[in-house]
Amino acid sequence: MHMGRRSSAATITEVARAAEVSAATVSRVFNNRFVGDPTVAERVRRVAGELAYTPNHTARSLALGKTRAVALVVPDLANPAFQAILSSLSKAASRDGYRVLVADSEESAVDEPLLVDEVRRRCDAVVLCAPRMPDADLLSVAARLEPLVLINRPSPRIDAPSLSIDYGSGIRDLAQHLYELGHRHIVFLEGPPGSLSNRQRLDGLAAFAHQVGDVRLERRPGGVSTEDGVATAERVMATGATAVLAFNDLVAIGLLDGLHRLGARVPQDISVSGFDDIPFAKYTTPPLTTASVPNTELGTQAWHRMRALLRGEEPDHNLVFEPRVELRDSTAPPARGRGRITD
Amino acid sequence: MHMGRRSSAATITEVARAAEVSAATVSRVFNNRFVGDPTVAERVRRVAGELAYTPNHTARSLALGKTRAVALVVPDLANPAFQAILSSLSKAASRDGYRVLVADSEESAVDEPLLVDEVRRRCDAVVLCAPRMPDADLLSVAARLEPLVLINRPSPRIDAPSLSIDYGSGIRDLAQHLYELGHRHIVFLEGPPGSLSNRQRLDGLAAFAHQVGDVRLERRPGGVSTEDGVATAERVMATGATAVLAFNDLVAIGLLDGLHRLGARVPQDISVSGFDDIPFAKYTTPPLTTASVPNTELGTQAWHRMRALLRGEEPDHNLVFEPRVELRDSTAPPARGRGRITD
DNA sequence: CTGTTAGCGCTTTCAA
DNA sequence: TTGAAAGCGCTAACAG
Repeated sequence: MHMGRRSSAATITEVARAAEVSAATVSRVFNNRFVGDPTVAERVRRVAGELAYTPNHTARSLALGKTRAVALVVPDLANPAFQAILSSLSKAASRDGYRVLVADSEESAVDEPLLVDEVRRRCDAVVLCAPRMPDADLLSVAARLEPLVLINRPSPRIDAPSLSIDYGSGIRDLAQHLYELGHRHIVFLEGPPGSLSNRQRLDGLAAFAHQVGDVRLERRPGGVSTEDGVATAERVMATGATAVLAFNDLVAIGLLDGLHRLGARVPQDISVSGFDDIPFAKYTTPPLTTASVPNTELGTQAWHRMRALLRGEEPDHNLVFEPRVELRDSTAPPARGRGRITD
Repeated sequence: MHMGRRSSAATITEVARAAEVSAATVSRVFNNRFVGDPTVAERVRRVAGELAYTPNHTARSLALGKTRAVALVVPDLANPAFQAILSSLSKAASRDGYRVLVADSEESAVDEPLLVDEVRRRCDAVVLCAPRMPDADLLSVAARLEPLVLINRPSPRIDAPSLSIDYGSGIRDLAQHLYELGHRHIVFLEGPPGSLSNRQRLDGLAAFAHQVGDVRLERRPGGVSTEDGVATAERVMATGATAVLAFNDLVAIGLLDGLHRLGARVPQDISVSGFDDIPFAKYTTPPLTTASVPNTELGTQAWHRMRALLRGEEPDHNLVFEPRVELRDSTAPPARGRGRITD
């Protein structure tokens, strides 16, 4: 024995004794599996109420072999994109009686496998968002961690439902939009070199450049935050480009501010686009042209897949969400382009 | 018996048998309580490794009577303020080996007590953010749910550590700032009528008005979101006030946009202030004067209190954070005030 | 030093 | 219809 203070909640045994039935009966009553004398059920309920009895979740979990909780592992809980995913996942899960445990890997790809292992043990499954996890790690993690659903980490070799965003198509559409506006010299402000979504953007852009031919596409280190964006303003102007594709809205917003301080007008002097369509994108000055990403829907769909897995059903097909261009005022035809102007 | 497929992880008993020791020994090895022959420990570890054994968290929790998890209950996970709290709480907790389980009450104050009860059962404690929970509920919840730490819900009658923001002082400081600028006719855009933080702002404003005397302070329904803010623009202009205190930054940002569309210039025609100092406040046009609120620090401090409680130690004193005025460009002296202008 | 044993609180066969 | 008993996997007295 090793109890703390005995002020804790009543146990099923105590209720059973007080109601003069067996623990099995109490258990049945509480799980709606009771079929006998309604009087008995009533008495059990009453006694349980008096004793303020509520089943011990841990004990149930051990007996049942399931915790009714899933873990969500993300690289950075403070990132609005992950917050949207968490929020929608949690809401959806709770409708099915599940809770979500969060784990922030703090962008540390190396101990991510350990972290995932650890949280998986406390839950019935994990929703993993690990854009920087090496493929080998992901493979081994996936092997022993199912049920597992992957977010933003498509991997053909893994047999786990996967939901993702096609960043490549999003940035391509944005580039296409700028091109149609008449821009022929565009700079792309890169995100973290190691990140998959940066890779996808780069690939999408390369494909685009290859396809249209007559466009000069440069890349410059950008970053991920507003501060990073502010810092790139001078560098961007130095390129002489007529338009810039920022890695995300945060960077774009910072850039807008930086450009403003330098006296550059957007979109007259230079066009700027973001990515993500965060809630503030439409309130910047000028309102930001960007590509919207359905993170909330991503969270909801992730839960649908997860629920199917948990029930032993076949999960719906994998999904790749295509970002959608949101045309606003931060992009316009170049004043005098180096390429031809469309009109 | 009622096992699923027996493909699950190895148990302590299996490791014990394979290593030819008792389960107790394996347990000791894994908990660093083993003091005997190093050879034995080594063998146990090796065998455990071969069997890919990792302790079952649920079983441990049941045996120990603790889960090493705490719940965070908030009214809306999608709100950036709660995200900041969650993110910092989770990071702090994880450094001490704890995980956090999230529960979103979806602004439904009525089933909050049930929700809190439910999650408390799965965890060792709960960090509760329930600004709208009736006092009576809070009292009964507090009685049976400790360890408990309260965020933004100061309650003198409850013996639980409490961390909060002094919204009254924040809004008073903002009003004072406007007053010193020369504003004598100010409108306050209210938040949710039932919310404590709205109440505090109202009280702070009343005290301020009473203290300075010569200021006309009106209140108007505002809301909590950017959309709400956009919608109030006309109503605000109709008051003829020279300055407006928005309930929060979101509302202020929406208002800025609404005013811009009406052709009103900020701060020349009207001054606008927000509340919270969300990351974007400094990037609006013009940059928003607001009162900053340390949500991240709140989460960190909440964990410190929680940890003390969990260890049976005396938690640090309760804390009330005073918002700090962040002077930016959305506030300026009125063009021609109805009161005297300071200069 | 190490193993035996009881127990954490609940669920679920199996038998009556 | 109900109860006895075993078991979920682990920990911790207690012996030896």
